[in-house]
Amino acid sequence: MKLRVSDFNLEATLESGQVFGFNRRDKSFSGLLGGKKVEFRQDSGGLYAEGEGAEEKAIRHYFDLDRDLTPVYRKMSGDEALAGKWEKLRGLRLIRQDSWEALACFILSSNNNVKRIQGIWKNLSTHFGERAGSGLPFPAARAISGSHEKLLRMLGLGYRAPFLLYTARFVANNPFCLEAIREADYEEAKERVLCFPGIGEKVADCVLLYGFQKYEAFPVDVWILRIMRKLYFRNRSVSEDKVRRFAQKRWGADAGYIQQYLFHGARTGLL
DNA sequence: TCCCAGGCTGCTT
DNA sequence: AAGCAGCATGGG
Repeated sequence: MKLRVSDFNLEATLESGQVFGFNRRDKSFSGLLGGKKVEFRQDSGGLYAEGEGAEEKAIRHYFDLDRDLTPVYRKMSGDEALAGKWEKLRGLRLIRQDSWEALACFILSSNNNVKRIQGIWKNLSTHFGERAGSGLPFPAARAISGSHEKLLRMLGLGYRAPFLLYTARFVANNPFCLEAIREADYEEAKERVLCFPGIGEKVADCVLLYGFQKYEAFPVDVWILRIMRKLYFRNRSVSEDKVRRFAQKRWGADAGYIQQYLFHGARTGLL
């Protein structure tokens, strides 16, 4: 199946640390969409999708393909620090992840690296994922809630094990709490997300951005802190709070998108 | 061996 | 409010 897409960069999108369940083989990426297997590949002719999950409407939604990125590009091109540098990442888009998966995965992400998070994702899926259709998806909160700390530690979670366990049990017992976050504005949603254990400012912003599409969210991790200091603060030491407020004031509702370009640009050495 | 990774928690000033 | 050690684990 082939999709006509403009301003979409599959590789940058799937390799910019948003999502942890895709596996790359050469030029193609295999993973799950709505619990169904799908394999993506992109060349100059377009985006190709194969598998049970290859459904155009779901793909367009997941990759946010119907968003006009012109306003984001205009802001970056009008920004002295970014003009002439961001273009190589054109087409990088924010994925609309399942909110529970984003909540769980970014609890696991703290003081961790992408490779290891991907490994933990796989371990959790093989142990708790309830096979539905073709794939073995990220396990539901209910599936993890029946586990115990020791097993989660064996799967590589380390000290994050009790955080995920508590959160899984809470979500399983309060099925509407995620909807409440979705319906709330950024400020209130953040307060709610910050109540979960193992979640601070940075992880909360990741969850809100990737799992709840709160585009004002601007997660400040070590990479963002470094690149923001370099580009906007003359390499002086700045607090994460100050960086976040600076970005949100400067870019408003596009802060989240621009953060993704900054993060991937910093990690790949483009910025 | 030490350092780092999409940081957070709890304790101390 | 701000600073800081400790935390599990694996890769460079």
